Amino acid sequence: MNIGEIAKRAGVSRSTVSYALSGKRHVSPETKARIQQVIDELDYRPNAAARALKEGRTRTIGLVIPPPVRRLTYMQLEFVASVLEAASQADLDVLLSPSGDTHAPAFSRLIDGRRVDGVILMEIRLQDPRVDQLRKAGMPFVTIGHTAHPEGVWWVDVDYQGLVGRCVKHLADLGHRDVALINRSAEMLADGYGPGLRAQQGFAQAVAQYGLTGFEYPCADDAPAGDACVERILNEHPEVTAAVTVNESALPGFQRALQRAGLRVPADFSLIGVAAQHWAEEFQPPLTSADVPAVQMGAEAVQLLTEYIADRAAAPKHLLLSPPISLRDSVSRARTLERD
Amino acid sequence: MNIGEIAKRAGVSRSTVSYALSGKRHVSPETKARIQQVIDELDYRPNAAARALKEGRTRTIGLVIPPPVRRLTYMQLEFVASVLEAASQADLDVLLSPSGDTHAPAFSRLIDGRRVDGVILMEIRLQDPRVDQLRKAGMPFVTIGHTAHPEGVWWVDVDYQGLVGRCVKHLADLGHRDVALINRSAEMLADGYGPGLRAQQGFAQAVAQYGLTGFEYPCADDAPAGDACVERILNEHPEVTAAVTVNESALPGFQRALQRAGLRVPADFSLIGVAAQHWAEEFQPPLTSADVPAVQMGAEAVQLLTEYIADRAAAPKHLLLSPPISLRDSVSRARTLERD
DNA sequence: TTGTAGGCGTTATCAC
DNA sequence: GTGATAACGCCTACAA
Repeated sequence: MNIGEIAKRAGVSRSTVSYALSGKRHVSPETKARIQQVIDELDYRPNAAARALKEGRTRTIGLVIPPPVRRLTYMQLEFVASVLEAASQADLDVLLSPSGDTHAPAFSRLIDGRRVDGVILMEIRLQDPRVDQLRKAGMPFVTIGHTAHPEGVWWVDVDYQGLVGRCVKHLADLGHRDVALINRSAEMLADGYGPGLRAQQGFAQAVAQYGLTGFEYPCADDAPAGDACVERILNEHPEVTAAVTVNESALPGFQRALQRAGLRVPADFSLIGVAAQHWAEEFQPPLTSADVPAVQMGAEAVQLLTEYIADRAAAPKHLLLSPPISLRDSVSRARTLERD
Repeated sequence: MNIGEIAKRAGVSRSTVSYALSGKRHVSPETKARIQQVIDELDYRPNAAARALKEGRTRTIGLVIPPPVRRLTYMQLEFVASVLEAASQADLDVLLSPSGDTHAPAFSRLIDGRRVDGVILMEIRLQDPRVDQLRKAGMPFVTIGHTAHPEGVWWVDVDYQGLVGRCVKHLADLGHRDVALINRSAEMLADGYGPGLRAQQGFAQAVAQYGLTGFEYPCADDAPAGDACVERILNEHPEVTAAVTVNESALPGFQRALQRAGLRVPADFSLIGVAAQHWAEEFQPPLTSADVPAVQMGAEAVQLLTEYIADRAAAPKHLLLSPPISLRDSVSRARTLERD
């Protein structure tokens, strides 16, 4: 089924059908109605490939996700969902592309084959070769997270550094002196994963500023790792009375380790962090946390990308989100057992 | 950058470049090398839209997922990941399309606009209008799950009916007389969600066959619902000593409710089910369950779809998977308190 | 072994 | 208000 067939059946030329559809030229109501009728009858829709070839754009965006074998975190999943939603609203399709070495061909297909009009890049590293590749190819893109030198690129990120700092301050205000940071995995940090490194910085700065003693622990993104990590903290530094976490996937593990150690939250141990609202509320007791606005981020990323595609000469924009810390029930004054 | 430019710079005709790339005609090694050099230099890759237009296929498949607002279960996520992986292996791109009423335009774009060569449809209903739409459009598709009348369609599914039956048998063998089925949500059942309805049937049949008393409870896909559901079961039917579940997302809730009621698993209450391996192993104690082979299903679905696309006249194939029940630690003999 | 040319289905320019 | 036609970039049948 193509536009020629519609034209024939409606007794008009192909261009008239095209214009009736696009509205870029006036078409008499009668003709338009006749055409529409044929179209409805045959479920006609312009062939996407032909249109893309002619217009030089695909009406599709690429979403590059972390290698899905290492499972997506809840936050990332929410983000993907919101990108899908926002794209759908804007009549854009989404080509999902896994990242990682084994998928490099897929990435190149996407970019060099011009399968998409623009790309949203998740889980960016401080130094990221994909950013260079996209730049070189002249493909519009928005990164989630930002590189070490994000000048000239469009991005959306969460201010992990500032948020972790505020978490530490909150603990300091409540009398905690020895606190831990439960970060993402050592591998990710070594690999230059921005949020982890910025959490690290924010923690170190705040600990120094408020005169606390801080211990940083990396932790893989799953419950067993969280369990082991908390156990280690309790063993190695029993003086620690509170922890800041940016590792939502490990939360269920924290719960188990604390319970096993006979520590109640928040009476014996305070926990605060940055997490998806879902996980924060799922924790028992509900976790005091800065809720990562993943849904908003997805929508913003699509919005920015759309602007960028529409005007490639536009000045780069970015968004550093700093959601408020929701006070729930996982933080209290420091236990005073060891003090005085 | 297009094929003509490459041809010019390599001093050959466009067709020679095309043939050098496709290998469908012999090209002298020297010419080939010269062409390859220019291609590497310019990062040339054939324009996907032009190629799709000419060849009549897009080298892209569509993956239609449940509305992502109602979040994906772990199993579904695993499935999406494995489809992505398998497609990537086969040099296919994946267009992710959300399902649901508000996204109907996106679905039609996909199908009628011929943006994809074939579609994988997740979370099929017993009566599913999308199946009819795909059929009508002559678009190859594979469903995950099968409709009430799946004759002539390609599908992959898990034998929920049989598996739930085997779970009940296992409980019966261990002396349980009063058992519950914790199913998916009432809404999904009312909506004709196959796995839920087939679990229902399998449960009813097996309960009758082994002379047990069975109680079926619907339960939404999240922890709080699981908590509430188990509490209800314990209240309404204290005689129940074991439950079969097909609702993995609610498992953490079961844990909480049982713990609160002072019931130990499996000493006081046995639990068995069908779930993603991840959730089964995450449960405490590890859940005896048929582990849904989501990864295998994704790969098989892509494989089937590829065959179907390659030969549209091929006889429909399907796959009804029945993974073994892994004995873990959540089932024991019925407690005998109330008996004798 | 290589070159020429037509057409895939659209959109948009030009002509009426 | 509408029709004819060129072009988007590629693949491939045909010609040399």
